Amino acid sequence: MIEEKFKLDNQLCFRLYTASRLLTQAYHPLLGEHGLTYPQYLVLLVLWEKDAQPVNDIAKRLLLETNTVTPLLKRMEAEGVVTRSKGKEDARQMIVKLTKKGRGLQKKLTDIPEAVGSAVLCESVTPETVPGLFGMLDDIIKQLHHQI
Amino acid sequence: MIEEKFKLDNQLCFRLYTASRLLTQAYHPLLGEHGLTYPQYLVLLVLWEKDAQPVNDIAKRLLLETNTVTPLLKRMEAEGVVTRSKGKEDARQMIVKLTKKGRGLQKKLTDIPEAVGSAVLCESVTPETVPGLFGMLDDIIKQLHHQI
DNA sequence: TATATTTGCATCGTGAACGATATAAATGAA
DNA sequence: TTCATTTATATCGTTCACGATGCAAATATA
Repeated sequence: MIEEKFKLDNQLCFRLYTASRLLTQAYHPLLGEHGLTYPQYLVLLVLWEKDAQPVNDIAKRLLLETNTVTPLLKRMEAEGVVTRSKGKEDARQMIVKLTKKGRGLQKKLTDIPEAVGSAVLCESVTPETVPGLFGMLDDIIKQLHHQI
Repeated sequence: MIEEKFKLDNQLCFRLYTASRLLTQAYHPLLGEHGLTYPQYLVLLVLWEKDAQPVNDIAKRLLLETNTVTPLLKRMEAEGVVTRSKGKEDARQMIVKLTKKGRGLQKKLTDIPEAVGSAVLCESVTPETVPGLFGMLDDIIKQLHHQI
């Protein structure tokens, strides 16, 4: 008999990994209609909150490395969703700005949050329990992020 | 002002995605010592529970596609952790078996579950609250898996 | 003011994920 | 039995993630 600690059903990470993948898959057809991937959608969320940010700020907000974000932004630039231009005061920075198309996507994607939100609702995940879940996930993220 | 539904801080998926990535990163140095990646570790967990399974059963257990698992298993075969051989009754199947090295890894990785487990412990994630978290994640996974 | 260090971004290589498609073996139906 | 369908796996192309490394601009230090 395998030890409890090695049972797949006792792993937090496998649950997070699977839930993350499946929820991302739920976004896929909705975003795909508009030529977007899920990480690209996250970049849009960041830029909709605050436009014209350097690569580094976007990466930090998403807790990703710039070597992940740079190619992603280049693809978004190729799609005409953002522009990338050298910073004026600091020539090392690449400032990422939304194009008209990028701003316009917010209206087109307006139904997505609710569609995905309702897709995950179930017995133990409700408007009442979500804040508790958010709190635990935030704690895990904070805990792990500070260890790195 | 951006709508609440588009705020990054209100997204469940971003939390799951980030928590999953960071927790996987916590495994990385521990597994890397033994030449393993996190998905490869998951395959080991599956095979330690039950050796000699076809590709399809492993993929189903991990809720992955075979086109993800096949190359992964080939890399594990190249590392001498598993063998892959045609099934006797069904020649379409590839039966994946642990090698001596693959079985031996269980002893070498014996400290990893506790090391990672203690790394995530924090105010809101404790032995008392983990079952509730597991329940919610399991519900989300079940809910989304059945929609596909 | 030189030089060293840090910072911001990019490039490269590897390993997932996954949609689309291909191939061979097994199964079902005519 | 013959042919169509299903099933199990594999291949291919694209997009992340991310460690390692490179390079140029900015900053700190001698």
